[in-house]
Parts: sequence; structure tokens; C-alpha cells
Amino acid sequence: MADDVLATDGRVIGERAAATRQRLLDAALALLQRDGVLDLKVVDITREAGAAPATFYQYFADLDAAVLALAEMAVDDEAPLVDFLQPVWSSPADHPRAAAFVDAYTTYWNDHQAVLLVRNLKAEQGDIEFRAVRTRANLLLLRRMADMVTAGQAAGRVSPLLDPFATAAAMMSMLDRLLAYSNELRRRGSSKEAQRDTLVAILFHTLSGIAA
Amino acid sequence: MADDVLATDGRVIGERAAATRQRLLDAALALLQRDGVLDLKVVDITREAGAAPATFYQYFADLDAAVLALAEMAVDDEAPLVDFLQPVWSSPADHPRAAAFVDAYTTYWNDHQAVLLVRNLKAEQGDIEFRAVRTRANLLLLRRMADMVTAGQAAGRVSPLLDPFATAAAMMSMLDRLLAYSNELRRRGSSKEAQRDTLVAILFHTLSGIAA
DNA sequence: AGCAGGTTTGACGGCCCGTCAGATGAGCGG
DNA sequence: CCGCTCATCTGACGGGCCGTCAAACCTGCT
Repeated sequence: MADDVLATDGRVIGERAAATRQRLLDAALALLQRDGVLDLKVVDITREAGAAPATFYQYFADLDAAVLALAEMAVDDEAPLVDFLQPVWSSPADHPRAAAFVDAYTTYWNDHQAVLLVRNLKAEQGDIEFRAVRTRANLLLLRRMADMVTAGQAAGRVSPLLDPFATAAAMMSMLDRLLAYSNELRRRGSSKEAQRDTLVAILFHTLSGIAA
Repeated sequence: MADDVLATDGRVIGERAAATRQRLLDAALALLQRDGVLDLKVVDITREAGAAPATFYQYFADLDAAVLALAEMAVDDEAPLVDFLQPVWSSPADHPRAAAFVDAYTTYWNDHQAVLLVRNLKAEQGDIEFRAVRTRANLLLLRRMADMVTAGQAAGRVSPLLDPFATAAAMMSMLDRLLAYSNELRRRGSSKEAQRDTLVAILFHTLSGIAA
């Protein structure tokens, strides 16, 4: 399967076109980070990229398609995080692994925040394609966390009341949102370190069943 | 303090005007729920409300101001939820209280989802006013949860590693986001009941320190 | 040089924005 | 019932962005 990039009209694009497309994506990302989705305009993107407005539509059906492409780019960066969830946390000595995971996830989130916020909004509003990218991005991590819960339950450490997949999703949700919330929390008196340690403690206990 | 509603030009508005303003808000809410923020247009709002486009600007400086007004309306509905967090959960017999809280919060979320999604997006993108409404909406619950953690720590049930406020925020985050995620989870094999029970279990254990 | 693609563009009709100046409605003194 | 006044609403407009053409432009090849 050739996953060549296609233009809007379906033709496979060449080197020059690929470069233009990439310039457009770079410009879109920059504007997204600076102004947010609600102010993202294709005119601005093309201006920023030094192209004519019409060029944009050669490569993207509309603004959504471009943002979706940005979301695709973030998928790959999430996969390596799964390494921090291996092997199953089964003793207090594994606590640092949870900390390392939280730190790595925090970095990932900070790098991609602007895109992830839109991706999640669109997904939650019911857009099927954005749901799909989100799922594709998270699935490795979710499955791995669910496996940890299942293993913990088999070993009698984790409460059997927990649904493994729902638990995994709850942990991911907590991570995502708390990071988005982070600055406000600081203003209310929880230092970044306290936030981090709290996340680590909840995550470690929930997935391993081991008291902190 | 008279918190009379003002028109854009600063004058206090009368009865007829108040009704028009409300019709505009109702229309905006309906469209927001149907199409999402990204497709929300003032022309559509006024058309839906049976008014001229210019009328909209009598009462709202722009689209944001109207959405902010909708977010304000959601604040009041969140306050009553604090009753479910009283008194402090201190024995396994309090488990049903956690369940009742999750159910009530779920209802609240479902009723206001469209508005809450935008409010959170804007807040996370750094908009100060939207941050303020969000904080105002959540603060009662957050404080109460933080108090529960503090009480649990004093009683030796809850790990001292947890920062009370950060823990509260983590729980709220988990609730918000998991609800947004809910339908997708169902498709992956976690029933609504399993999701609910999982949320309840994590929430109850984290805030009370009591194993499920 | 000349040709054949792939690639970019200028220009256009259409829609939405946000703002006027003026029209419409409602209450009130006569 | 009139006519006045002030609050409220509106039609119409310049400006900007959207999305789509047909035409102009590049680039590699013969």
C-alpha cells in the first residue's frame, strides 16, 4: 500500500508539491499555536506560507482536512510512550516508572497541545475522522494500561470492580485535562511538582493496586 | 449591586429587550448543540431567533460574548452537586454517595455538554474570561473534594503524597473527559454501567482512601 | 527550442461580519 | 385619540474570507 500523499483531485503529488503542502501545514501549525482554531483562516495560512489562497485547496478539501493532517502527525509521537508502561508495575519499586511516564506524557502534551485541543474538541463533537485519529493515537497506551489492570486483578492487587478499559480511559482523561488545567492550578497554590506527584500517585495506585 | 443586564452601549435594558436577548441566547444554544462552535454564525442565530443581524450586536459585543453568557448560565446548575460530597466519605457505607454524585454529575454534563466543551476549549487556549467562569463553576466542588482529601489524610486513610487541590482537579478532569469519551468507550466494549462503576470506584477510593 | 505534464495563480460570485443612520414600537401627557 | 419621546429594531453597506474556475506558470524531457 502506497500511502503517497494525494492532492484534492486524487493525483499523486511530486516533490515540489509535497514541499508546498508541508509549508502550508507548518504555517497552519504556527497559526494554530498562536491564535487557536477559532481564528484559523485559510487566507492567513497561505499568506504565512507565501502562496496563493487557491493553492491551499489543491492539498486540502477544507480547513478541517488540514487540521486533521496535523493531528495525524501527532499520532506517531505518542506511540513511544508505551515503553514506559512496560513491564507491568507490580512492586513499590516500579513507582519511578510511573513518574517517568507522567513526565514523558507531559512533554508530549506540551509539544502538541494546540493540535490536541482541536482534535479532542472535534472528536467530542462527533466528528468521525477526528475520533479515529484520536483512537489511533491513544489505543496503544489504552490497551497497555488495560492490560496492567487485568494483570493486577489476576494477582489480586487491583479491585475487580474496575473495568480495565474504562480505567485506562479514565487515567488518560485525567492526564490530558489536568495538564491543560495546570497553569490555573498553580495560581491556586498547587506547585507543578505537587501536581506531578499527585498524578503519579493516583496513576500508580490505580494501575498497580499498590498503596503509595 | 444591581446586576442588570446591559446592552452593548452600556444602557440598562427594558423588558422587551431582555426578551429579545434571551431569544438570541436560546437560539445560540440550540445551534451550538446542533452544529458545534466552529459552525456558529451570528446570521444563523438571528435568523433562528427571528431578528435582524444588527440586533445581535445590541446585546453582545461578538460571538464570544454570547457564548460566555451561555457558560454563565451553566454555572448555577453545578453548585447543587456539592451536596453529594457531604459529609466526608469515611466508611464503605458511603460508597453509594459516590455513585449518586457521579450520576448527578453525568446528568449535569449531558445537559450542558455543548457549552462546556467550548468553555473548556477557550479556557485552555488562555482566554481569561472563560477561565474565570470555569473556575467559578468548579470551585465549590474542587474545594469540597480537596477538603475530603485533607480530612482523609488527617485520619490516616489517604496517602500524604496527594496534593489535595491537585487531586480534586484530577478527579474533575477524569469525570469531564470520560463523559465526553463515553460513546467511543461503549463501542470498544465497556458498557455505560461498567464506565460508571469504574468512575465511582476510582473517585471513592481516591477521595476517601477506602479500598472498594 | 518545444512539448507535456504537474503546479501555481488571479479573479470572481457568494456569504458572513460589524456598523451605521433611520424606521418602528410602546408608553404617556394632553 | 393624538402626537411626542425614548427604547428598540432594522435595512443596507463596505470589508473580508470562502471555495472554484480557467489560465498562466514551471520543470524535465526529447
